[in-house]
Amino acid sequence: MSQTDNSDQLASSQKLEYILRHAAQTFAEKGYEGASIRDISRSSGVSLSGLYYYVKSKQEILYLIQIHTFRTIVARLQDSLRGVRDPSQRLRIFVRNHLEYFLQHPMEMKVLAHEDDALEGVYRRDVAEIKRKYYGIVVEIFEALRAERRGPALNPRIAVLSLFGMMNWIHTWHQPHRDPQAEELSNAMSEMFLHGVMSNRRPVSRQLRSGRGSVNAAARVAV
Amino acid sequence: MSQTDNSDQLASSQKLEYILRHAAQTFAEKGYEGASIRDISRSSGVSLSGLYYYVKSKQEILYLIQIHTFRTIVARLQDSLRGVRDPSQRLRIFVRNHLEYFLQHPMEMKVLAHEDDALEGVYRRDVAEIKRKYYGIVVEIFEALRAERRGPALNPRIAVLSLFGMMNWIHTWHQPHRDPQAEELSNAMSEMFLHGVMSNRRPVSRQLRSGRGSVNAAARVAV
DNA sequence: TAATGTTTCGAACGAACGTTCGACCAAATC
DNA sequence: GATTTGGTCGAACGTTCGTTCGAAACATTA
Repeated sequence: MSQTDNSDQLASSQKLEYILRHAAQTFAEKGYEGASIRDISRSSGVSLSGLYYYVKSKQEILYLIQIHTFRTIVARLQDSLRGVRDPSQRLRIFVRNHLEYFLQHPMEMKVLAHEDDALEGVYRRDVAEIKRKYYGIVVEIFEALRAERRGPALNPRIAVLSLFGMMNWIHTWHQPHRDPQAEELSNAMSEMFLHGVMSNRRPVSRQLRSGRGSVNAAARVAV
Repeated sequence: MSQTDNSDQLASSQKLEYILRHAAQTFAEKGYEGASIRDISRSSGVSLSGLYYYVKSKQEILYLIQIHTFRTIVARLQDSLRGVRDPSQRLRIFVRNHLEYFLQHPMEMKVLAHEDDALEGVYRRDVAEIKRKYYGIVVEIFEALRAERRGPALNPRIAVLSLFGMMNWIHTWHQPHRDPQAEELSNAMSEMFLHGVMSNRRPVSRQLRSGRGSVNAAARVAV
């Protein structure tokens, strides 16, 4: 019974997608454990038992949402990256692709970012695999960037995961009517990652003793 | 019955803390909705009904964990910041303080980062208040930094929330035996935020047409 | 020792959970 | 017209959930 509800007269495969859309919204609102199959039934207008014609279990619903979202993102990224060689531009394309999809499918992305541990067994392995692949693409981009620019020997794992952190954290604060959209946001985050917030020439000032005496001089992070 | 279990012979207020520690661990492992009071009872060794002598409801357990953690972090931060005037050093202290507590209390921090929406009513308002206070401190630091260094007019909300994203995302990937500890991590993230990953003088290359033609020239983000 | 207050817990409450089953119905095939 | 097929759903299954309650056990004071 959600909004205009024309779940009938849909081809079978489209009805599964229709169910997954409402499921993603429900999971995004209440979390995977907090949302019940009955919630999904209510929001999609499909009866409780009717859902099990399309889906084997609650876990499978989450799995289908996650795997479909990741596959789409990776495919789009590879498509956008094709033919582009300049590393910093490749990085910008990655950020842009991620955030564009993020803001276009906020429910699915929230489910991706938030329900990392919920899957088990084969479902879990399957999602982990494509996630690792996605991560690998970004690490490659970063390595090329560093090789070209002779940047600091920053641990690539930390750099890349920090960048993912910036981006994925968005689901906790972004308000569409208040905050910038994908273009502005991805420009800002690319700049922040490539240049830093403060890219003045003079080095950031030396560290002094902190109040609790626990913050030491800034040091380059070793690999 | 977890590990060495001396929950008896504890003063009443200490036993509450003892329960909250085990509850935080349980919430961190299974999520707030996924964890049951029975799980907390099992892991703490306190009987199911016995828990309700110390606590009014499941929500209150989550509330007590969150409010205590935030209060401690803010108090430590204000303490560390006292007497330090240089904005970039203040920022480093903030990052260091956040990550130090993060890695020392990973369960509590995971609960903080992950269970943002679970609370309701007064509990929710109370936590939101101190969270806003913490956020405000960081925005002030950033504004001072920008004023001093004449950095780009980067939206402070985006800059600060991105920094929080970098840091809070850690709970999804950090492995204590594999990844750097708080000092190295906070240095890396402070550098990344202040300098950017690539702080070479020559500007990051101009943007060309992207594969899908949707990535435009980098632009400064307006306030 | 009696009386009072603090702390503990087994047993049970009603509600909600994920899942299953068999009956039903409409459209397609014979 | 009879039969099969694809799709739907009400009702119920056994289990687990958060919470309550009254009785014990223990410690403290009178």
